[in-house]
Amino acid sequence: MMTITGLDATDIEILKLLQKDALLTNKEISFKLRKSIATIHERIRRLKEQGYINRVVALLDRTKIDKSLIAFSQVLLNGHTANTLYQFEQEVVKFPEVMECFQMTGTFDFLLRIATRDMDAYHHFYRNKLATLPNITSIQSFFVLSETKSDTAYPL
Amino acid sequence: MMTITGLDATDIEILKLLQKDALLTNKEISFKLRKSIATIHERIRRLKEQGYINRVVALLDRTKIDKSLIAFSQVLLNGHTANTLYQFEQEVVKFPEVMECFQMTGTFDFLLRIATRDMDAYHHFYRNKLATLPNITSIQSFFVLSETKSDTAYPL
DNA sequence: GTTGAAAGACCTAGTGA
DNA sequence: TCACTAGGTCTTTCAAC
Repeated sequence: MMTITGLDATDIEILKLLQKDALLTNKEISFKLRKSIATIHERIRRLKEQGYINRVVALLDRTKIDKSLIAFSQVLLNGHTANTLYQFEQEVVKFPEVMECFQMTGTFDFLLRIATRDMDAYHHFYRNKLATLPNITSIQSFFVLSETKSDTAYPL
Repeated sequence: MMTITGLDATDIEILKLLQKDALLTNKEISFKLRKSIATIHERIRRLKEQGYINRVVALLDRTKIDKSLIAFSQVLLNGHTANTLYQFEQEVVKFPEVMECFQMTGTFDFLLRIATRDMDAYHHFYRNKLATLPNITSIQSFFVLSETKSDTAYPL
């Protein structure tokens, strides 16, 4: 097994479990890993304190909350000064439709993950919000047809 | 405010809060929304039962668990029969490095989100796992330089 | 749908081994 | 690391509005 600096096998197992289901009680985890509740409690406290666990969130069913369309949009800017990049980032993260924004290597500068109700709503976002930002050379959009796998858990 | 079938303003506010921080107690939520604890408890029970809340997970700091490199890889297959698509999906989701797999519209078939330790590990995954799957015409990989925004919360 | 109250489960910190 | 303890907090249920 790949080891991670500062973590032993018990820590790894705890992280694996909590990545899948953070509602597990210390009692349940202690039973699964055959350790005492006090041990599990202390481990989790340390994992949070040291920043291994960032936060705990609820994941929603996007089809039930009217966000049925996910787009990945590749954005190319017409300049790569620190200021141009910074300004784009500052503005694009303000849009609630933008769930993720990554600066990327390769043939475009930013990759955005955008959630909207439908194609009409995406079109509106595109024309009235995204495309109005300065210094954009091109935006290329790809749409999710189906989710085959959708994990927030990292392989451990 | 955009309304969602079956949810009132209180439900929406609860979902907003839990998407950001699922460790909020019913007590804290009831205080924020000026409702009784029992009401909040009943609403959350219903939201889970009806599938609005899929699950609750811990999000880890990927730099601390040795998954510093995130790649987005665009895969194009050399055939689009139902069987070819299905076989690719069946195999690719088995790789633990693949966190997300989407079938897409446009100039490629699948978009993969891949987490590895570093470029060496990605290379190994690419050569020994991904590229060995049948019916692949091309794989184009893009790497994350920096995360400007990284949300799991949908806009509500 | 909402409420307050009551009982039970769990968390958390402490001790000593 | 563990077992045990005890106090405090939260969850969960329920009768009543």
